Amino acid sequence: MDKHFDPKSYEQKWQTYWSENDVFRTPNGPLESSFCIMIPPPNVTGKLHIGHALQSALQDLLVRWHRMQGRQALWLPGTDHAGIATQLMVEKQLEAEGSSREEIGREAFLKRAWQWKEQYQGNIRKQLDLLGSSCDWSRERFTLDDGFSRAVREAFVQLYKEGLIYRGEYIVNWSPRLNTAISDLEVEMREMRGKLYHMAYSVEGSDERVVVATTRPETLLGDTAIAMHPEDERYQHLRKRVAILPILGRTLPFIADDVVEPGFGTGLVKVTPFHDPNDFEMGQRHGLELIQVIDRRGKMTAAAGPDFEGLDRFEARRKIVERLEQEGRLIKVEEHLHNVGHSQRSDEPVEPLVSTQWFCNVSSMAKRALDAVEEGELQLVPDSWGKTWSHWLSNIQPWCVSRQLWWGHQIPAWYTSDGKVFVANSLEEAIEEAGTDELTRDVDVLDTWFSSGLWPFATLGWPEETPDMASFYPTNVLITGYDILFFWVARMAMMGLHFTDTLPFSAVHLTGLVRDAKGHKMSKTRGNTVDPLDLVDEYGADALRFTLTVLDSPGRDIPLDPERMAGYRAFGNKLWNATRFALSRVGEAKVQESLDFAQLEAPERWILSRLSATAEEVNAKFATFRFDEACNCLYHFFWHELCDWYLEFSKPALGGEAPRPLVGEVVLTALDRSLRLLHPVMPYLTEELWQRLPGHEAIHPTTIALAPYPQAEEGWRDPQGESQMQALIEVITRLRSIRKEMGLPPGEKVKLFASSEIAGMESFLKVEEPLLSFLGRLESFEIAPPPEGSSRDLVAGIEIAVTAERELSPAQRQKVQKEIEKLAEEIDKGEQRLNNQHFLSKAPAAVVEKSRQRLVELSERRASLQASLEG
RNA sequence: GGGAGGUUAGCUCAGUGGUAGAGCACCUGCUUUACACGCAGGGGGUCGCGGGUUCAAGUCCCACACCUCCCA
Repeated sequence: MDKHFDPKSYEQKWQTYWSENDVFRTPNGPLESSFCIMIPPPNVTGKLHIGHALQSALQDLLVRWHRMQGRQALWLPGTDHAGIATQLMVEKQLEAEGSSREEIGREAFLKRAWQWKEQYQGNIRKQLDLLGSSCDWSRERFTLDDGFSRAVREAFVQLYKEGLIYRGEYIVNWSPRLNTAISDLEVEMREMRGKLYHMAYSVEGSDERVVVATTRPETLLGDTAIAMHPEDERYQHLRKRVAILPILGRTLPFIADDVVEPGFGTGLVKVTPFHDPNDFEMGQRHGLELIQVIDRRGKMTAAAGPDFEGLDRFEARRKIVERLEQEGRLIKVEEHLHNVGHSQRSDEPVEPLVSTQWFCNVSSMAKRALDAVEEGELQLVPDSWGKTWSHWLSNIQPWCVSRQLWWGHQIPAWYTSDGKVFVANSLEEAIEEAGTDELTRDVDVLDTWFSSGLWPFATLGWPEETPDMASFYPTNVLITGYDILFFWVARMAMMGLHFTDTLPFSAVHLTGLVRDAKGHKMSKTRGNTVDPLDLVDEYGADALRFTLTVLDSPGRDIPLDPERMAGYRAFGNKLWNATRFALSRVGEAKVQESLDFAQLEAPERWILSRLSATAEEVNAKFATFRFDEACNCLYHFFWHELCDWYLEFSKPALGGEAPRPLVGEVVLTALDRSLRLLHPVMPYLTEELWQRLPGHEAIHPTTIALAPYPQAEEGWRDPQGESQMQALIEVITRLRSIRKEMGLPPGEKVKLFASSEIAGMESFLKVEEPLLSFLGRLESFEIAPPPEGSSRDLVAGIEIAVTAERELSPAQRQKVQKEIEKLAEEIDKGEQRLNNQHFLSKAPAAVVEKSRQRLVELSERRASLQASLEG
């Protein structure tokens, strides 16, 4: 083995090996013990970002963990057609060619889009493979593939027949640049510095003028009323009157409505039902006329009058303000901070307008999804999301599901020439129902999230009752970012409950957002994005995975610091070298499936006991989604227990100076199990090293990925042995510390004396003398009281004393003195506590006893140190 | 305006009632029979502020301050 490890030397090899051996391929059911995770499908033509890397690491961890426990574990991969994003990319390509989608037509456009998709589809798979993902690629799905499209049509038709999907004319969020309606969720509120314009309208048949305030003067041309609060005393006299719309001269009734805030502006508001959601509702309540003055591209319509027709909406605003000013109707303009809805995709203010769209009434589904979380059937991790979940679902509005795009699932609705609509699974069915073949299909497509909502079951064959549905549905866990909790998670929960009468998963682990080292959000404009594949290149996939996993603590975002990753790459190096050490030193020994614990000596019993405790803890942490704690536990065990101590303990035995039974076997077995424990987090490195361990084939003939996941071993528990070994470790540590305090060069040997009142401790130390000598660099070791003039200390109930050829310097004496003072403070605190009657009577006996013991230990230690100074 | 989260060592963060922790950074020493991506030893915290509950509070409760995000 090479002295330095290099992830590049083996990562690719194992991905190929796993793939060639079908390690991640699950059989076609029915299966007895299955586990299933669905990938949140990335954009088919996109590339994975660091957030995907995080989510993939966690999904893979869980799938590998379950797979190693003998379950048929399926991680189903796939991609999403990402309607708007993909269509924009293809349109951009056309634009570069001097063409456009309108020019080439729908059919040719879709052909281009499919070509585009084919060109990029492989990228996502390549990237997931590089990250070490154990997906079953034989089951890969795409949201526009034939089976999925069928499921989408089926779902749409079913909802339509149930009356939950309907077509209607309502106000929607319109994105002028994208030229499509978008859903409420796709609108992002942004605080903008705007202006509040106060404008005077004349009241018909009098000299009175009323002042209304608006942030959007250009919509004035579409006003059809002026509203006041019903109890606003200032304006009661206007209720039967009408106002004159400036510029166009139309008459506007005064109406009274509760939603008007008397305290805002003058308490009167202009009402533009076609272009404002609140006004639209007011319009419905009061039967107001709808006048469209801004078209779908953001330009003023003919209804805006000849002076403005054709102008861009922002240009029109400027001109109208100018005109009002000329006419003396602009009373004042205030600076105004307000929230403006922006289209998330196209980064422009949305233009609310009335149009005919398809809507999905989700209120009953939402209720079920809400109850599922409140009743604990669906677990959100961390559970603090529960409140947000409930709040959103209980205030949910009908979902606008149609999009004026071409790339996507075309709505399965056909119209006759006289406008009757037939919703059906196919043209044939529609013809049958309509009784005529003179039908035209709805040109719109469905919101991409509509199809994503079906992902957990459409991927398994729904609406067919396939073996995969039986084996893997409902799936077990969903792992995704909290940013798509509503876009996707809630919709899957709703649709799963509606169509399959079952929650599509029982737990959702919501990860934080990956940020840069300083905690800033990564964004292209900020220029601080990182490509996960660059990180794989620099640190290796395993280090990237470990870093992301250990940083994933519940409810927190993840500041990704390259230095941290370098630290975990060093951990990889540690694994590598520990294995290299073992292989060069264990002779003929082999990995053991089990070991006769009774035959082993203290150090071997200790490491196996610690290993068993580690396995127990890691399993428990995985089960509760505390991946961070599991990683820390593994890191600590491997580095600070196995390497720092046990491998050192093994040296004198392996070298033959102080042989112990089965040391080589224990070294290999501890390594084997550690690698297996780490495999779900660091798949490549653990496979690479495990395959080199002699005897690993007996654990599994092919791969560590299918070897059993280590569990706690009942027979390896040894609390007394653990505490004795712990004491030995503490003695060695203190000894080193004393050596340093005495300023001894590392090579200089010392004499150690030890005594203890703890039962069996002295004989234990005597037995372990070779280890003490080896690690403490002793000239001699005696069980004896401290000799005159020695440096003394008390540790773990053992009085130790060191004699050497030199004396404590004044600086070193000062250090000991400082320690004594610290002890005195602690002793003082302890005494006060034990003199407190309330403490003695109310605290649990165990706590009191512990305090007492501690006080004794502190006092004894102080005496020892004192004696060092005096001696 | 409503909601969620945060404030602990220089940095990034763990820690849901009983002796303040990790990683990195820092200081000192080290070619110790795997590893300088290393070994050994060390320094460093009035746990945001103020109250309260309790024998005991970083941890529970109340109020406040500041930061982040979501919703209206």
